[in-house]
Amino acid sequence: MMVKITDVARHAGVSPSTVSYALSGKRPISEETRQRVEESIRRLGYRPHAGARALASSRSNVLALVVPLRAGIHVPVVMQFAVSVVTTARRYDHDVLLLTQEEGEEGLRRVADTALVDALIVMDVQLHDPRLPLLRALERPSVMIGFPASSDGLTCIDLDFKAAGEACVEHLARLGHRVVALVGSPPEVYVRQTAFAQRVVQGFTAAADRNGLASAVHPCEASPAAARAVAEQLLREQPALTGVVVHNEAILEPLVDAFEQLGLRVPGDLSVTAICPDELAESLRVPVTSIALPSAEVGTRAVELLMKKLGGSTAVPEATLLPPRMTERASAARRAIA
Amino acid sequence: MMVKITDVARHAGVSPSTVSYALSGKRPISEETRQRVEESIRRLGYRPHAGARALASSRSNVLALVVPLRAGIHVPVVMQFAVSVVTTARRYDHDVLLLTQEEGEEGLRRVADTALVDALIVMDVQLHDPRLPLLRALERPSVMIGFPASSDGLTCIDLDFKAAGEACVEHLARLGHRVVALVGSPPEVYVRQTAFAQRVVQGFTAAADRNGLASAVHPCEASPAAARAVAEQLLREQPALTGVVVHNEAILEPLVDAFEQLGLRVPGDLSVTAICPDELAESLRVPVTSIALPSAEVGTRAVELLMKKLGGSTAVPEATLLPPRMTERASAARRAIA
DNA sequence: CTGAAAGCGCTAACAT
DNA sequence: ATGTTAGCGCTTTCAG
Repeated sequence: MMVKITDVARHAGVSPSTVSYALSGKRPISEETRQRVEESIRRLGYRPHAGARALASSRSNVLALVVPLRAGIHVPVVMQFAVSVVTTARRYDHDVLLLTQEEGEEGLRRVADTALVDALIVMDVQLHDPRLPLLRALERPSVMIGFPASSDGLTCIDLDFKAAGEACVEHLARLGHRVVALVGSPPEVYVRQTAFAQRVVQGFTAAADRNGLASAVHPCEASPAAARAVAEQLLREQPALTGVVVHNEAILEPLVDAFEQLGLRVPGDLSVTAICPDELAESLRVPVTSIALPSAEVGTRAVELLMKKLGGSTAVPEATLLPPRMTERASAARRAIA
Repeated sequence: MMVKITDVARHAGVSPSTVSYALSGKRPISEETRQRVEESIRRLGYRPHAGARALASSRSNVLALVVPLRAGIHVPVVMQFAVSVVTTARRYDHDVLLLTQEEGEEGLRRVADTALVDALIVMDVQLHDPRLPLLRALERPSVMIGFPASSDGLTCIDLDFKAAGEACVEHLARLGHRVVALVGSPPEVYVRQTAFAQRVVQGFTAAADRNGLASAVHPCEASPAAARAVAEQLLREQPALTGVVVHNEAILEPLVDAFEQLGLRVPGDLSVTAICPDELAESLRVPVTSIALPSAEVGTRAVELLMKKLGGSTAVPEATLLPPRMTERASAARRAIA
């Protein structure tokens, strides 16, 4: 039933090792025998046994991907990221094992220690993530999506959220806005100390101060009702408000709707910029000027970093911050002079 | 560095096979030695090498999950399904390898033939899916989510979409509605001949006819503009319309909005029922009476079916149709008597 | 109830 | 440039 390497070797009139080397390219093979081997492989329909390979080479060619399940994370972003990881991994002849956050540290330890996977990608990293010590101790390379408080000895990658927050404000400032607000993630995200949410706040505040803008920050639950409430609160507390930065996929649309229902035109009376997936920004009734959440690129880069590490490269950067890219759309305009 | 079974055996003063059997339970072990073995395992931090295990036992304890990428599929549903598959697989001591549709038949063949996985779960099955012959020929069990034209020799599971379509109509009929319409998936879904979309149409039409209702079916693109257009078309072509069934997650909200903007109150003038994820139905401004898309249950059941097959059970049903469960919410009410 | 030992299919020294 | 062969770490007969 199953064709093995010795079958191929016999059929091609060579030794098993020659077949192995023909497949891996780890030593020179004469063009002629390589042809013969490849032909035999094709004719016999040979497929190397993954387990045997892993055992003999101590490489499974499988990466673990740990995805978050929790509230406040935008599902399409996770999915897009996962697809990008799988696609890129395949380009390097690797497969991807899917783990849920739920499995926790034990899950990571299990797949690493049983040699099921060669390396790990961990999403949704918290400032003081309990998995940090484990990842440091593990004998296998890993890449984290997001930044913990201290990334010493770890490899992290993410959008530069601080720069993204700054870019949104700078853009509004350039358009003449003097009073701005940030509508952010749900409170639990801040409580969890997810770094990226706080970074946005830092960037937002710093840029507002630097530009001499009046500013305020409002976390917001992921419900239309909450969006409405925040909109009302904003107008009450900052009557001169003309610029809003939104960092919360779930309520971007309801928030804009709420503003309009309150009699404010976007962008006529209020300019809006957001940090969100491009597809979301594009799809709204008023397309939103936004900094893209580059999930696909982060996924690709994460895999590439891992491959570099698996290749024994020592020159892998600890921190990779992807620069924000802004796309101007209809939602932000020059402030009307009263 | 790595602790192996012989280390454990030595430490516990038994043979390697005893350790193996203590772990697998495949032969009786005296309580006393089992204790000793377990203690040694714990002390040494032993983890069996996955590859070695797979090689010796010809079981990798890994399942493949193939997820779709194409247009017209609702991402959160896919994600929820995947999470449910992973969670359930873990309960059976299995892991999940993530594959994308993109990899195609070659991807399936690869992971199956290399013995990377023991079994496969395939989502988004088309009526005449090109993967069907392959899945039949594969030496490994598989479960398909969705129904092809002929499921002979394959194991399929899905919501009973025909019954779901019927249930929506029956519900509207019971509420006194006499003229109904189905707003369905984007045209490309029908062109692709995804069975579930057509089943809904069948159920919808059959139930409408059976109840003597006037009915019409309208595919609809996944954009707010398309929703608006369909709403207008509906009112033009079926002025007496009072009941609408929606089978299209993406446009449920815009469609209801469009109706209201056209002056129709939901459910005052128009009753709406939908086939969609519960979370979506709950989250709308007017919560929608709906048949749930039971992604989590489908995922769980799919894994259970595979486990049964892997266990050598021959009594695995070819077709599993999950009965629709309707939750009444605010969007459907008794027809107002003019 | 437990041990000994023969593989599982492949890779990577070590030879030539 | 190619062949020989000793493992990789575990499971599972076969023996007792």
